Amino acid sequence: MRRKVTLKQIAKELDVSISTVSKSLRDSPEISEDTRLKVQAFAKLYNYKPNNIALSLKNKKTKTIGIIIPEIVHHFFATVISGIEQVANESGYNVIVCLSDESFDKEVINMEMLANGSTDGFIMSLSKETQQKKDFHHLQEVINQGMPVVLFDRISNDILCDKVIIDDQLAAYEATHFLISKGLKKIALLTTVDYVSVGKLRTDGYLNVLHDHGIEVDENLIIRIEDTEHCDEKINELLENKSIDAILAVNELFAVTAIKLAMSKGIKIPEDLSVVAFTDGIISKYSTPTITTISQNGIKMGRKAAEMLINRLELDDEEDEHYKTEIIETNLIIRESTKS
Amino acid sequence: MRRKVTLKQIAKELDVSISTVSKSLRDSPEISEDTRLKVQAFAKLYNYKPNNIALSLKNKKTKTIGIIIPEIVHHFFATVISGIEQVANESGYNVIVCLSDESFDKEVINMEMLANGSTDGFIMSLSKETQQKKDFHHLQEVINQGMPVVLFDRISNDILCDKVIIDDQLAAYEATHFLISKGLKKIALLTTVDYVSVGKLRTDGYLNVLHDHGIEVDENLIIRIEDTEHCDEKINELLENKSIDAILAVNELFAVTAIKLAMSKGIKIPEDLSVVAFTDGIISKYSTPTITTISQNGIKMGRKAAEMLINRLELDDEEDEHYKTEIIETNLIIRESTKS
DNA sequence: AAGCCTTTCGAAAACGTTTTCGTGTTGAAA
DNA sequence: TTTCAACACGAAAACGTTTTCGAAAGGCTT
Repeated sequence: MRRKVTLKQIAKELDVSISTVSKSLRDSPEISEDTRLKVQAFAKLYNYKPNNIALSLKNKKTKTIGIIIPEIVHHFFATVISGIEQVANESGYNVIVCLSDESFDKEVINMEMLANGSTDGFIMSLSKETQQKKDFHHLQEVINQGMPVVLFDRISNDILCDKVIIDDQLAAYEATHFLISKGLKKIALLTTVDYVSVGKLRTDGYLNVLHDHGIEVDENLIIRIEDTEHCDEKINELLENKSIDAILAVNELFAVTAIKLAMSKGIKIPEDLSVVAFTDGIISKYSTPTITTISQNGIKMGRKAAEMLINRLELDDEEDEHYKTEIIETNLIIRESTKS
Repeated sequence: MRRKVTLKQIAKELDVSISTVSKSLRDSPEISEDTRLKVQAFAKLYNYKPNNIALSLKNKKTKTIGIIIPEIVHHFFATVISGIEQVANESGYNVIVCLSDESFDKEVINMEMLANGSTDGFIMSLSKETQQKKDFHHLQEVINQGMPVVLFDRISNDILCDKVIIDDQLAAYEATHFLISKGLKKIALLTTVDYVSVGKLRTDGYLNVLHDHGIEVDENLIIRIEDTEHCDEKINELLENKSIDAILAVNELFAVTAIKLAMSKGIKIPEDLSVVAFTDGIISKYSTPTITTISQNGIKMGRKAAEMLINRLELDDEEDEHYKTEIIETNLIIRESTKS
């Protein structure tokens, strides 16, 4: 078992100093061609590679990005990671992933752990609990230390940093408008509780478009679901007690659940009921019927977030303080769950 | 912008030596209670946290695990990461994720990058290209250096290390047996090309069970799909030209595609055609009809892999050389796509 | 032969820790 | 008064790099 070889060992073996070895390997003109070649040959033979940890300590740069997301078993977040990884890789960065599991405490612990030298910056999406508590001291701490942070999707206006989001409100507006344009009036909304930022914004978009078209808002058609596990009951209730034309769901899961329940009651999709969902993921593409969705390009979001972060890292002209919020465009992907 | 405070700064501020500060913070009895409390108070005030990089360099341990997988936008891999992260977190480890994108070169590059000090060990699943080329020098290199490696799912017998897999062959055998027990005889197989280890094993299981039941193997019913993108054509061909009772698919995608195509031809599921798929993911649970699957518990696989790796890392009684292969049990989750 | 530039290399600091070992001071015992 | 242990602390090495600076040796010009 050959352990990794270090500069010191090479130096000893060749009876030169450590500096000479280091300079030789970096093709410094200070070193004669003779010894330079000798050292390089030896290094190649023993497959020398500089130790990243030592380099990180010296350069005060780790070339790694910390990602903290609520969960990874969620297609959207997986695509975002994928996007981040792409551009990180292109720029020689690694990504270290931590999951908050929607828990504030885990988010804090993970962040403090990574902030102590492990990463150069953060890309993150807030946990539900964090959004609810509105406690961002861990983020503020990190930002104060001069580490750049980029928030995506689940953000907060209370934090000053770069952000990348979709225009949730506009997307909800347009999607609902699409339904209205098909002559549908009684449109239900399956959303989350209000403290989830994107849920709130999507709800606002829905409300605005109804208002703009002079459609009266029926609070009974707005279902705020706290716990994804038991969404069946509330949706069932909606389908049984209210006669509705269409549903706008803030995620795929609500949509596919509604469709299944509706079909089991003999409601025909899209003839009797049209359904549009946020998040263009696996389910929408493969369910029956396929679901019309608002695409939320995770890859693009991830790439953008990584670009913004790396930009700040490389361009160390210090505090730019001029934070930007990038908006990733969405588009409606029309499939079988809506009337044509 | 307060930068992170170091031992040196605290020492200077309090006019003591670095050693005194370090010892005070670690509650060494060498230090008088007086100075100890003084130092601790100061450290707390300035929120001192030891620098991970410096610790890593000193201890020659990074407390991070390198994960290299073909892609993350794939529910199974996401669940495995989730499992790994769970136990890693419990033991104070971080995970750094790299994607090979099914490319041999990217796998090698990522591995070399992480092997130079960034991680203490690896958990990985081989890329298709690597399995095809059967070139494992990068893995061998790392193992020779004394870094533990745990392979999961896509493994190779040519590499000596810990492994965690499901018994693909047995699972395929049992799933096919289930179909046969329902009186079905003409069972088609949708699989991958043979160099993908799990594809090969599942194919073998299928072949064995047919042989054991004296059912003649019809090579025309075995569809080896290279490119997931264009699986439609080959499946279409199968459905049109052959009369079949059932399908065993080595992944969800093949299964749901087959079901959709079949239904569009008026073939009823499960009355006319039963379908069983490997990988119990999102699609199977939400498609219509829901799909009977062989569950492949990614969380459990990830947890097991992480446990094995961390075990080797902590228990440094040197080369145990006694590598184990853990087998995660599967079970058939019966849903609507098969006759009851 | 004296001075000076080039060439070639090594010593040492620095990054932030932990830990071993040494050392000075104090108090008590002889 | 001397000796010795206990106590409290600091110096320095080590982890593996890179880089600055100094220095030795050789050759060249006067």
